[in-house]
Amino acid sequence: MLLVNTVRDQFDRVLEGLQKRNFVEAEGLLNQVIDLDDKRKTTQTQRDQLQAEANSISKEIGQLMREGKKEEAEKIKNKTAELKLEIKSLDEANASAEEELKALLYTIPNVPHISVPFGKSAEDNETVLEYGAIPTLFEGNLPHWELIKKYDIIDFDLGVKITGAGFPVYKGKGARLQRALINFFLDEALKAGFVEVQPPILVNEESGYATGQLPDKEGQMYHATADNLYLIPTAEVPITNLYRDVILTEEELPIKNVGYTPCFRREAGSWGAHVRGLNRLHQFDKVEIVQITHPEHSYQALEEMSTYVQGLLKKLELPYRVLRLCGGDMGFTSSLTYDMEVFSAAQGRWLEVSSVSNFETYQSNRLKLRFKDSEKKTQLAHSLNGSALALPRIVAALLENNQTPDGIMMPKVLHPYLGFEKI
RNA sequence: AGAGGAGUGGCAGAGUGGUCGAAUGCGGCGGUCUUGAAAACCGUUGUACCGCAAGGUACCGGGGGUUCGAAUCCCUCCUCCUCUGCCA
Repeated sequence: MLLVNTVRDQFDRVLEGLQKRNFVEAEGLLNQVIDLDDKRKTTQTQRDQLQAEANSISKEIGQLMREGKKEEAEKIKNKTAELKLEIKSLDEANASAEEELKALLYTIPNVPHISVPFGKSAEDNETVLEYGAIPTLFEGNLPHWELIKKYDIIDFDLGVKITGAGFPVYKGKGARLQRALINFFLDEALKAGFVEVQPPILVNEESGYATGQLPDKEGQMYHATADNLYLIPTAEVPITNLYRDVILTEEELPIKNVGYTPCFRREAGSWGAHVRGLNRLHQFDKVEIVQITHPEHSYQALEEMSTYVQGLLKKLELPYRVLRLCGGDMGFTSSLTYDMEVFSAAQGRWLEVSSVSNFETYQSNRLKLRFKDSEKKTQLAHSLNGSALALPRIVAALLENNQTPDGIMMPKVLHPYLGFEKI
């Protein structure tokens, strides 16, 4: 969430930024934030003063008791009764102002970076670059949902039998392709200096709030109600939460982590005819990279992560494009997001396979993720993350783009991981 | 899962109702001494909120309560340790 001080000190910049998201009620809400914070400050100051008074009376009583002046002590005891009542009501006022303020801040998205274009939807995203030739397929080419049946490598019906729609079963070469991609992605990340972690895939409420999935996106996560735990929609949640309530030293920055996890998304209400096959699933595999950086270096880190992800796509020989998301299409918590899309030739569509974002202090404020700077002051660090990569759409594009009448050719870089060259 | 024990500052570890934001030791930082280092000695060393500041307030696992006053007493939750049980 935004810092109240940022809202105060940079009101115009914040307002202007939020307007890129077509966040029309921004001005009113920002003013409300300041009002509530003022209210909070006033009640707290009053409360603290009364408390100071009560504390000093208590000390006095202690002093008198030690001197054996019981009667005098009894006399001034009454004085505190009134104070206590006032303090209690101020405490309540303070707590409710704080709660209201927090609830309000939860509804305000992150301020877009200066380079983020205005826009309402995906159509207004800016294409930063396109790489690779769009393949021309032979007559009689098939979309991936047909290919997986033809070669018997992924079975959706079996998944329906044991779980439900959107939970595919990978078989034979299909399963090996999954394992190959995961290992390839992890190995590449290690080479690029990321430290591998293997986090839990169930997280508690606190973690969900800290990275911004709760309270707003509650319906998107599977909830294990018996234990009040959530299945992660992305490894971003557990990996970033590793650093919740942590004060790092400047030397420890940047922190670079990579982790493979399955991801679970309910995708409530977003099902439709255009999401056949692997295009959208309830469970899928993803390798995620996370960085915690010094505020001055986060945009450089973002570029590095974007370049890194593009490197993966080049090695997989997939044509791709990079989009700078417009204000209206960008995620709630992000300041700047690049989406990487690969071209899936049989469908004739671009498929999003990665999203690389800088959250600046939006997450670290909730996380209380800080570092001690060179002047020994604690300040919020910046957090970033990106998919590197999400598997299903990569698989879709690999299958569709590389199909031949004699089978599906796998990119060279995967051969040692796969143990075969063609499906 | 059952029985018992325990959670205090970066770490170790005192503290069982007031003078305790908290002894002491270690570590860290600054200094004295030294050609340099070590040792020794002196000083300093948590986080957050309000305030221009002086200062004030809160925090001894989390939450609630008793009391004029809680690290200390009570309730509750969480975590860890030991034993028993179960288990990949």
